[in-house]
Amino acid sequence: MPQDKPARRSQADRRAETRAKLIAAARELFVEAGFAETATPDVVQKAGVTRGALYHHFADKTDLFLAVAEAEASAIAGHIARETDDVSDPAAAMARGSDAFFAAMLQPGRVRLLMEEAPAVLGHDRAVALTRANGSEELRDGLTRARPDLAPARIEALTHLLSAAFDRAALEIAYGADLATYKAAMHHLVGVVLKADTPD
Amino acid sequence: MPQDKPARRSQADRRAETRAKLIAAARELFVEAGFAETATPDVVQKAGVTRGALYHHFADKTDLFLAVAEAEASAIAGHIARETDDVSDPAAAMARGSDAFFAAMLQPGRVRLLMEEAPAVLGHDRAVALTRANGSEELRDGLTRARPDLAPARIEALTHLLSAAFDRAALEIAYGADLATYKAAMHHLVGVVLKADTPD
DNA sequence: TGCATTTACATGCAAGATGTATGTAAAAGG
DNA sequence: CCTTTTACATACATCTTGCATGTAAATGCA
Repeated sequence: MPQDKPARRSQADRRAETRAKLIAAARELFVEAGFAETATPDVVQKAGVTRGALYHHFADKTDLFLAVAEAEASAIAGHIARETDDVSDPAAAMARGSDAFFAAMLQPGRVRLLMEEAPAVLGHDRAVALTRANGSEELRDGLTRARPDLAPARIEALTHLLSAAFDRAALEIAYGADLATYKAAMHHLVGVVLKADTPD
Repeated sequence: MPQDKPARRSQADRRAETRAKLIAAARELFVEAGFAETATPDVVQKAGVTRGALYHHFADKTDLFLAVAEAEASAIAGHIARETDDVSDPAAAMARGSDAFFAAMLQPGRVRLLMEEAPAVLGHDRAVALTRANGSEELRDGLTRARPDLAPARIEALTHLLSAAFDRAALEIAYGADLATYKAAMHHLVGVVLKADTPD
């Protein structure tokens, strides 16, 4: 009968568990108080480890935030991919992707982490790299298919602009705006762009 | 013949000059290195004053950032207002307002200060309060006039979404995207929304 | 005009935060 | 079985922030 107190554990297990505890604790505090107002002693206390562990696994506090943000972005991208991969029709895929995006962004803290803190903490380049997977591909594909008359540069720009609108919608919803209202408004916006009414 | 070295100066003058020097120095450093990486000793050194002066005029470092951001937002709003106040036609006013917005946002540092740093430093509420005046009124008015068929909630939502698109366009341009391409794409986007093609 | 008060700073200090250097026990590897 | 690496724990040096205290000039008033 093996003892379960000092159970013999592999390095990989310890490593994964410690990292997970740190990331979970940091996520909570970053969401509650923001990155700047969260101190590393608070994080390690909540995680039940020491600052030594933190700086063993992460280069600095920013690197810890990066890990938190990456996990969040990955979860969102995974959710959207899962909801859209069985849909072949591009228009239907865009609608499903839109719903999946809003559903994913409803998870508390995601807007705060990815849209408010990340740009300032990680800088523009690393912040956009995180959200690049969040549905913008589907958006670009849908635009390309629906509006073959538009120049690639225009498609690219409209993709960014609509993506920004999606982000703002999620932000407003997170701050109390009505979900249905903004989902409908986004549907409206995407609809009038997709409908080829021969603008320039 | 009055001495010009220790020229007798009013408190109001000293106050205004010191505040201006602090705000100018802080703006430079906040733009270059960001809020978190800028230390107050660096700010006061560049301003040629002491930390005592800084904390006499501003409650804390965040309050100093707020002053910088308010000055920036005020300059932008003033520029847009000046460019549009002699235009009576609402459609023309929107076009002029759009150009004025992009011109104002081209000033180096404004995107960084207002769109990247401000949300994290000031928090969502105070950050949106800053940019509330940046053309969203003209946008809302234009939408209301052009699309009287739409419900007020839809108008409101579309205003936010288009405003977000404007912001993202400015962001992309600041990071090297082509100005003309994004101005045209925004014109396209606003155009298809204003054109009443009876979506929901 | 003389004096009390307020304003606009300057200086020094105390607490907290970050990142690193050093030490140690357990696992991995040969 | 022994060496090496990994995964931490602890202590420390350095900054940074905000406040408390001190001072000289400007303001206000009798």
